[in-house]
Amino acid sequence: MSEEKSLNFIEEIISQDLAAGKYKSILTRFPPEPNGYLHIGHAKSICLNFGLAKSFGGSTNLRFDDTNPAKEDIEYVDSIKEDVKWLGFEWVKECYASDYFDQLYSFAVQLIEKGLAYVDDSSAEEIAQQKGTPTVPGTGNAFRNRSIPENLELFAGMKAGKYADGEKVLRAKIDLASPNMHMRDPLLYRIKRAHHHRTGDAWCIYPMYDFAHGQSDSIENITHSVCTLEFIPHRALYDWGIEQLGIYPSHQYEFARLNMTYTVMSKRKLLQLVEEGHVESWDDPRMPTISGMRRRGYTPESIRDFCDRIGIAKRENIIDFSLLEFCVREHLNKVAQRRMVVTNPIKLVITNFDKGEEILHSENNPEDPNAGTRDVPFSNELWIEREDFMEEPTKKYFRLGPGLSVRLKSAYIVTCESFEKDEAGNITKVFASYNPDSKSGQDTSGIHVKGTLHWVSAKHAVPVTLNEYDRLFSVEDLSSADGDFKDYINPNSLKAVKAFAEPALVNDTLDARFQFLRKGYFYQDKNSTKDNLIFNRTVGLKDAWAKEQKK
RNA sequence: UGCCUGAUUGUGUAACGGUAGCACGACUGUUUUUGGUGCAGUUUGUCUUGGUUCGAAUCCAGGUCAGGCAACCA
Repeated sequence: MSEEKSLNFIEEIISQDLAAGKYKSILTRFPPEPNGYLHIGHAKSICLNFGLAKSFGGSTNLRFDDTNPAKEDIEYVDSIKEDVKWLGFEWVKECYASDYFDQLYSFAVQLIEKGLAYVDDSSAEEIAQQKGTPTVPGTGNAFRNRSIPENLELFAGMKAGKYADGEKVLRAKIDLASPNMHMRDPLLYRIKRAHHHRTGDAWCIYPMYDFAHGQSDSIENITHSVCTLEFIPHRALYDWGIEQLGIYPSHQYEFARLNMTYTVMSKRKLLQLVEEGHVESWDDPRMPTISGMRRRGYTPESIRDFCDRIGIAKRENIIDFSLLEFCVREHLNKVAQRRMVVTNPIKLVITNFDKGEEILHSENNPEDPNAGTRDVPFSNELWIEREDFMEEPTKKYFRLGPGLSVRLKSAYIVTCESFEKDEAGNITKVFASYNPDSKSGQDTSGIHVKGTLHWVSAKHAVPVTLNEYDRLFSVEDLSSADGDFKDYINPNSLKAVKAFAEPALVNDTLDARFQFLRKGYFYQDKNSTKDNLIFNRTVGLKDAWAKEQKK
């Protein structure tokens, strides 16, 4: 009965640390830079960091790594907070690296005083050149030998605004021959006159990532600082800073970032898609952003489940998009309200139905007996899907065709008698008779049919727009595709189609999750109004028939 | 040509020297008033060469392949 869930390597480390009494409780952090919207890759990190704290009885800080004012904005801060909350997580403290600017500055002064940092007047190009290459050691320059008092004065001057942007930088004095490029006297501070979204114009020097992140972790007493693989080479520097400053020893651990088929996962590329108009916005439902997925109809539960299933490890990975789809379907199947919507309509006339109209009842969710039923009006003129009628049915076709019978969902069994065509040969109308004894729930007809169709009463039908999405890119693995990633954008990723919906849909709440029978899961778009109903297709249903047909 | 990671079925992920398991996908069958769901089942794998060991996916050595490492970005 006891289902031992195996721990991932980080959980392993934490449980060992805890068992060894290294910590009383753990503190993690989620540290985004507010320079873009969060995406599904961040969700993995969020679920990891918050999940770690949750399962080991610790807590998590939300920290904005806002050390580069040129790229950051309050808009991003707000969206990030909203997304983390929506995913269902709570942070104990909301922190900003910029809150530590004073502290960071004094850390830098300490390093100068210890002879471990110096002001360099070289240009960016010169510094790059002097750094050498991975196989060739770097060479120093004269500035490296500046005296402590001179460095102190120069650094104070940098802070005071005495120098132009780029004129000087503060560098750590470590080892120009280190096999780790990050240890070859990395930059600690640069001069940058940019308006900061929090500190305004108070500063003209800003710390680099490597002189802010580890220090911020330490200031907050983060026990386990979890980041992605590309920061492995930074770890030596992370530890160096903590050791030289003699501050709280946070530790960094790295896991492999998420990659997914048919999409991109870098803020830079996502920004490009937005700015160049390939998508409508950051929250375009085709985007892998949290806000896009939310607008598309993904649930927080399904995203958390997804993050749980993909696991945490150190090897590069590319997750099938179908796993994400599986996760939403699984959740939505349990909670979505069923409704009938016809997208490509053809008129079905019930020739022997002369009651005008009849109110029928249909279950809201067969998976959930408590979901109740709703009223669905039936009449002698219905809309059905064009593809649910075939003039010359093939052998395994279980739908309507001359002489064939089907069940109309929650209504009656009908038998096709005839049909009409226009001059171009298109079917315009299908005629059928219904069996009054076959009413749903009280069927005494004894007839058994193989197919069940969804339908909408023509005179009660409500026009709606359905946004049907397809994958954003046409190749599976963008990282191994040649050339510009934008060359692979799928031009048909959005198809807006008109449809007829049953009237119940008008009164449903904006946040309701729907399954349009036999079509897929849908969620009302933020621009939808009572007079102009718009639904986004979160994901289609599995379609065994479509698969069968391909054979 | 340096340093750092990593390599288990189509894709992820377990197995902590002792039966290679799980999920998704794919494929069967079955149930079904959604060709959905459910249920039952099938399917393919330890990068390579040596070594240690009664026994190796796991430990050791060499190789191969993949990714990362040089930004006044994070």
